[in-house]
Amino acid sequence: MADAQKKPAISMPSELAQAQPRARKSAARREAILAAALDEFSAQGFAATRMDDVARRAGVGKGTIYLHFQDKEALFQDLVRTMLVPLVAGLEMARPGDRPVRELIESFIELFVREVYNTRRRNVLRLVLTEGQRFPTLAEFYYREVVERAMAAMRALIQRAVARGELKDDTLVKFPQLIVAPGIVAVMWSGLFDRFAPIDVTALMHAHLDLIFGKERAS
Amino acid sequence: MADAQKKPAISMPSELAQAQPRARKSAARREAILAAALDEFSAQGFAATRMDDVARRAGVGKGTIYLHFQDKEALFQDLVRTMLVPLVAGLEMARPGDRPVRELIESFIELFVREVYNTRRRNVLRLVLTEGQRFPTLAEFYYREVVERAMAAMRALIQRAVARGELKDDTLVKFPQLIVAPGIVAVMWSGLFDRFAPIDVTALMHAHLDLIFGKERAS
Amino acid sequence: MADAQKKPAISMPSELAQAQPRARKSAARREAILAAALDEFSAQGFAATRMDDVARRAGVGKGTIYLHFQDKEALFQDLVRTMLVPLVAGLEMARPGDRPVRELIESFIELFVREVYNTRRRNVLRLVLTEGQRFPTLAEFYYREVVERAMAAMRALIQRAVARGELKDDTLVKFPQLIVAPGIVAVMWSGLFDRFAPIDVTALMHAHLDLIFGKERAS
Amino acid sequence: MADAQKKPAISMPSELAQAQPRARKSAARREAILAAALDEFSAQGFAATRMDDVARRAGVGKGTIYLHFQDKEALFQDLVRTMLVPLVAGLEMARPGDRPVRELIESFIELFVREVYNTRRRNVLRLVLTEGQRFPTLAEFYYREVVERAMAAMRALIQRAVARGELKDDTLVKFPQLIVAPGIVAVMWSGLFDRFAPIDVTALMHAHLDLIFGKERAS
DNA sequence: CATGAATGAGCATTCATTCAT
DNA sequence: AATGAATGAATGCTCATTCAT
Repeated sequence: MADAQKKPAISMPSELAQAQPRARKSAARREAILAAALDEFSAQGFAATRMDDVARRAGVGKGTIYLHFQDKEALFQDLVRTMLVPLVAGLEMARPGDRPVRELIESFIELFVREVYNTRRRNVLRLVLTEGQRFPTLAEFYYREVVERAMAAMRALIQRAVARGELKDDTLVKFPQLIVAPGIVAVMWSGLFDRFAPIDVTALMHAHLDLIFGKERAS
Repeated sequence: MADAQKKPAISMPSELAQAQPRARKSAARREAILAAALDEFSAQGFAATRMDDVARRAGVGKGTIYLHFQDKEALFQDLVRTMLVPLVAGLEMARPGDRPVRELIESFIELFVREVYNTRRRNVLRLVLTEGQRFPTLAEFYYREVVERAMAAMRALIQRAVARGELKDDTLVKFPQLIVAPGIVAVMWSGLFDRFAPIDVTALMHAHLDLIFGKERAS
Repeated sequence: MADAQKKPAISMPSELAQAQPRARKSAARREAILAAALDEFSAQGFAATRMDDVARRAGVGKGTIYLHFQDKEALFQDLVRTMLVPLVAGLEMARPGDRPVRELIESFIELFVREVYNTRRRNVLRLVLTEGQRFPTLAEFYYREVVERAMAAMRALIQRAVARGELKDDTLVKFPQLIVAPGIVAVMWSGLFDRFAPIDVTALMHAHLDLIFGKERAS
Repeated sequence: MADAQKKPAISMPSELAQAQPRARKSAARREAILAAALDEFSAQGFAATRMDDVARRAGVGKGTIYLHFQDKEALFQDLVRTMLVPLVAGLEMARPGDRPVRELIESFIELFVREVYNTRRRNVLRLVLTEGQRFPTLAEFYYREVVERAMAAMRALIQRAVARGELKDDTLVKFPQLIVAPGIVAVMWSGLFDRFAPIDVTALMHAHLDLIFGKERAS
């Protein structure tokens, strides 16, 4: 493991591998709590999740959670914020270059599938969708930091596609939500119906892309 | 309904103007409880809703709820089932006649907006989406009774459109979810972000229709 | 018991003596809780008292306390207020008539001993003295409703004594606290040192009276 | 003190100006903890005081307190004992000489006001009065070491006054508490009602003296 | 039938105390 | 010696559910 390289070579005063510096251990605990919290919140929802269970799953004492987070709600909101920040950053890095807009959007889809849908972030996203209404500040944060910015980016992209002749009209400029709608639906679906009929997000989103840009010839 | 004709002309058993027969009053109470429950569940979520509040809002005693529903969860599931039955029925009544598929779908959209989005049923739908994961039997019921049937109907419709030459390819046959995706997104959006940016469902869904069938010339 | 006289002669629907009307039973419970709370608070102090213990001692469920009192602090303050109101009223009823002031004060002493010192109210008084500092609103309430009024009454009495020639000077007018000081000390003493050296309040207070008015000849 | 001469001239083991020898530093810490504990206990009471706050106020780590005191209760009791020992000693040093008893008592009053009432010891005294009941061993210690001895001293004094003709009767011999009652009341009052009506202890106690010995002519 | 007072299991949070560093 | 992160027992309070009236 890369992060072990700083470990002093000799000293090992107490138990096995007790060499982790305080700060490292503390940060590791924080991560463990966040991971455990995500699992529990995802499975039970905010209100039905017991701090006891989060602690047990994280392998820490109940009180330890409160060393890292104000209270249950702060844990929830910190969790969402922590795991969504990379998302936001990635969303705007868009270096268009001169590539066709369709390709750019395909990159986005791939990014979304790889970095969100196929990771724990899918659950974070679902939590925002399912619990957001009960946490107005969270909904606002999410709207300002993610939704609004993502929509602006989508809008710019679409206008570029229109200018380049890739899209025939600018309907989508007014409803950039349509671009991500299948992604949202897939996230919700996965939580509700995957055991009855698993969904292939990538295919779903590409099919959607075909609707928007017209069916690709080759494929 | 049959029970209306039985109204006894005279009797006035208890207090002032007790003209409603027992059965009627009981049914009215049941409705009041369901309505109150919907409001509370929608606003607070299942776990955070207090039976006390439901009772108060319904104008009945706390114990009365338990005369009509087994427990809190039964109330929730009965609520969803009760308010979704018309939805399901309406979905399949589709008398295609000889009209273009696009028109049929437009009718559906109109129906959805009028009968779901602009009514309390939107909240029921959102509850299914947000709480369904915690109620496996509910999710299954909803999948069997609504999703599966709606998808089959959609699929048939799309195939008809392909056969009639209205659609160029059958991509949508594999992903009928795409047709309703904007509706789902609108329902979620309305619970989370309407105060920041209200959404025009009808326009959204018609824009989506344009993507699928191509922009309408006249309109 | 006198309070049973209203009991309807016949009906006795369920268990033994279930005839108590709801309101009566509820009031009885409230009293039981107050009594239990006084015992616990007196023995453990406010902070160390567990609501569980109060409930158990009162013979009610834990939740029942919260049907009657906002929270632990409200229980405490209501307790003090409830048991001190009669005290205040009695303090000002003083119908001086034409009796010597010394006699009036002797009546007060007797009243204090009989109605406070020898009852559970002594514990209430001690609670005010020991916990008052942590409850500013309680201290203020007690100051306004008891202390201030009692001091005014004392002052008036002393001035009357001076006017009547019973007292030679008006030193006490400036320090009416001196009149009740032995009572206060006795209350504190009883909580701390009675097991080592029980105190005879009546004798203590009469000795004090002798200091003020001069030793009584007869007695 | 003996430990001052041992100060090592050179060594400077850790950080800047670490000139204090170990023992000195440790003793200083102990004092700081006691001072902090007094402030916190006085303000919050024993049960509501958090060791965390004591540590923070003392400027030491939480664990450090436990190097000096067994536990929270030991800290409390040590605190009271530590700050009351001088009190007890001073009470008995009384070299009567040939002065009038009244003068002696006046000296006591002055001592009490100067060394107790106007110092942090007033708070210690109040703590004994308010928390003593919950700490039987403390109450007993205080009774044996302070109350009993003080009462004996008072008694002797009063008898001397009677013998000298300063007092007409020996009522006070039976109730030496009466002599200190105003002091006790003032201490309690200061914690409860000073913000509404500050009290002048010295004047109060002298007024009380006038009651006992008769008003001083000159003054 | 309808009620709402009563109950107690359940949970978030605190804080004295320990112990690895 | 000194520290403060970690712990988990303890506690105030809530709320679904019951049942006597």
